[in-house]
Amino acid sequence: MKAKNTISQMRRGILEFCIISLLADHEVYTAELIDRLKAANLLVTDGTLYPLLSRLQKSDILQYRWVESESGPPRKYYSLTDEGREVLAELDLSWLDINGSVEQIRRGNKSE
Amino acid sequence: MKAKNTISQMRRGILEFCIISLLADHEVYTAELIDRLKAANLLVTDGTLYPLLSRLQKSDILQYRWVESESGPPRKYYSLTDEGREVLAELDLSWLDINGSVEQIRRGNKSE
DNA sequence: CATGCTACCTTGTAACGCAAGGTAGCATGC
DNA sequence: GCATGCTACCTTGCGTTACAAGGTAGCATG
Repeated sequence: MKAKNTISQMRRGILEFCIISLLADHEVYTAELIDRLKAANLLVTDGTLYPLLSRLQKSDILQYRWVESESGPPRKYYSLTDEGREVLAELDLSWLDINGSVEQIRRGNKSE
Repeated sequence: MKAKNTISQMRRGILEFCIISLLADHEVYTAELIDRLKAANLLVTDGTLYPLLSRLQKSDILQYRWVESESGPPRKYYSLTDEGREVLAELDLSWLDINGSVEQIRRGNKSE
């Protein structure tokens, strides 16, 4: 399976985009986020996620608040900042743009 | 422009896919490839491309042959191997799959 | 109070993109 | 036939990132 590496590059590329999208309407904590991503066929470990979330938080795209759990240690619930919403809007556009690029390249192949 | 970094991650993710797609029907050498990618809105430098092409060639996805130029030094023209074609078929499917993931995540946001 | 589960986080490694710098073939003009 | 410049190839060093593995600590349960 030689394509494996290229495929995981593609998945990795959209990871941040998907996370930001997932946080658009709901506060979510890490384990929940992992489940949601898994449901969308994107496998991630928490060792990947923690640094990523903390990076996004330092960039003022995300914010969090501590919420006590009824069954265990407290959780950090993340949500988008206002700036995060602006970023998401840009990302949505870029995603369309990138889709366009890919389409163009694949169309090019077929017509020539 | 905080989204910049995330956007370039997305672009980077599909770079290999686009290159393999572009080589599907035509032999191409590096400078030409850069132009084609630029036309599809993907900016790349040759310092990025050379290691990448050589990696793909070592994986037997690409092959090349030397072609003398009428106006300068000889060029390496790359094309897909048979195995490369199989990989491309897999990548096409994965691309659809990834699109599905993104769609699902964005749909999820809107309906909830 | 010991065990286990859950949640947080850090460290080390390897891969990759990219800017910068380097080599060499070939054409052109003097 | 030599100097200059263009084109094409390739390498090196740096910073970023994903990921596996390992670590800490709160809280519940028997």
